[in-house]
Amino acid sequence: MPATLLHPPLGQSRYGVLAQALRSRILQGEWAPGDMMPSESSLAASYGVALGTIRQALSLLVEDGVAVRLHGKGTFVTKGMDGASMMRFFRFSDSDAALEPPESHILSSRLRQATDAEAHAFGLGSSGQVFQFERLRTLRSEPCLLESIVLPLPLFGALAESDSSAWDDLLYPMYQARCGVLIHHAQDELSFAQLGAREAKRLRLTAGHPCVRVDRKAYDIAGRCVEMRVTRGDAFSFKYTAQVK
Amino acid sequence: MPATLLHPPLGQSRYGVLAQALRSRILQGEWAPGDMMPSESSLAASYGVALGTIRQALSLLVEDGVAVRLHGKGTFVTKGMDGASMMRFFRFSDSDAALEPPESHILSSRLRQATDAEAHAFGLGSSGQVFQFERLRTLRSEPCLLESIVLPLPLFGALAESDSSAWDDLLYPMYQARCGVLIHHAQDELSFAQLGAREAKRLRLTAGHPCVRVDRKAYDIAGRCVEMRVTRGDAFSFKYTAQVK
DNA sequence: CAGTGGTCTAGACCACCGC
DNA sequence: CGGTGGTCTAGACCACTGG
Repeated sequence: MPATLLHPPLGQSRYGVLAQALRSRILQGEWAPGDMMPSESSLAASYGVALGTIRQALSLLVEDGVAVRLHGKGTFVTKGMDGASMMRFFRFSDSDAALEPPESHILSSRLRQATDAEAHAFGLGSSGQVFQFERLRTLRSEPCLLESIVLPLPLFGALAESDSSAWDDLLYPMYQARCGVLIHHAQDELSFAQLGAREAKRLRLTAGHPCVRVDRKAYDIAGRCVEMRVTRGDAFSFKYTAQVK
Repeated sequence: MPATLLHPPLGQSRYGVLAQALRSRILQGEWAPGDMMPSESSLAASYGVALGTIRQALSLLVEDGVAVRLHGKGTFVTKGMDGASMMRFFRFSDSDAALEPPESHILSSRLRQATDAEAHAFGLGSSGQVFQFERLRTLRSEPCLLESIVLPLPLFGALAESDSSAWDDLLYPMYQARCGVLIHHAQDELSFAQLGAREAKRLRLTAGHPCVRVDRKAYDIAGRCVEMRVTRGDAFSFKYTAQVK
């Protein structure tokens, strides 16, 4: 049980301070992803605040996607995204909308010096190292997506030293299992380009063929960028749906 | 002042019922877009509920984007989207990110029978009529986007009968001013295609040139589809940013 | 059944806005 | 200054979950 804090709000609301305190306890691993947090009433008691106040604090965490409430069961720390849920707005192979998870094939991997952009995004010092690998995703053995993935190196050392043939098809759960990195959200930038010769060969298309290019940066709960990824695929079998509000 | 309702919740929470009641009063025009709604305390009094309950109801409206709260001033009915805000995730002419609003040129317009898909989306009976027009958008006199816009006809009669040369560059505010239609949200579907000869000429590109195609359906506050639009532009000077959570 | 989150109340006080 | 929304309290009762 933590120290019974009762900070008076200083330019901040009390529930905002409480939310930050709870967020910190989650980040420090006091409750693992999937764990149940203490009940609202016990949190209220231990922090010496009213129930409604702690509920507002928890609501902030729920909005952030850090916690989820289950009526009658409790409040739980979020489990990370599974990668499939991040593809929910995309559609490839226009005919069938059936969502079979594509297979995954690692083509190559290597360690190298981080570029300036990577060092900046990952918060690495100069001469930071990264681990990069290429992955081909297939649907019923048909190549559909080519991915180039870059990970910052102290953090993903365990992955870099492991055998890529034993990797899981779903990367994000594997990041969590092997390196304790939990993907929380991401930003995708879509653009169109033409395939280079090497890429075209992988995808069984011709050089210069139109392709979609998705530049993704993925972040953990703490808001640190922990993955950069470029995905390419045939432009003609591509659809993306966005809700604008 | 409306009848002082105090429905006991029947499978529903009280604040949910209150939110629906307030939503109805907005849809019926009791408070126009931009108007201030009654204060929370007066609403609570007139409905005979506690302040916290009416606040939860209003929070639902705020989540929906139907109302906004301004501390110290009041709660206001949302003004519609202005079209510019719906482009905030797009970028054309890759060089400069400066957001100049593109100019608008109406190329043609006509009345015609609705297709099955349009009749279904707009909720028109068979033999429903629509108003369709084409619009070219330019940036510093350079063509960049070609739009084909379809509107359901009883609703947009005032527009169909007016002189298109006097139209505003921003369509959505004009819909509201002339036809009382307020755009609340939209769904965009991005895909990739090639320009036809006629389209290419408008955009000063060659036939077969790669283009992005954005299929949009726009909805009013009540959730009715009130506009269908297809936008085309050069695929290579296009970027789209999406936040994935 | 006991424990959880969800709803609702009644009232106090604070922070912000505009006159 | 009065009116608005924002925060916080203390407590009651309901609805859902699981043993």
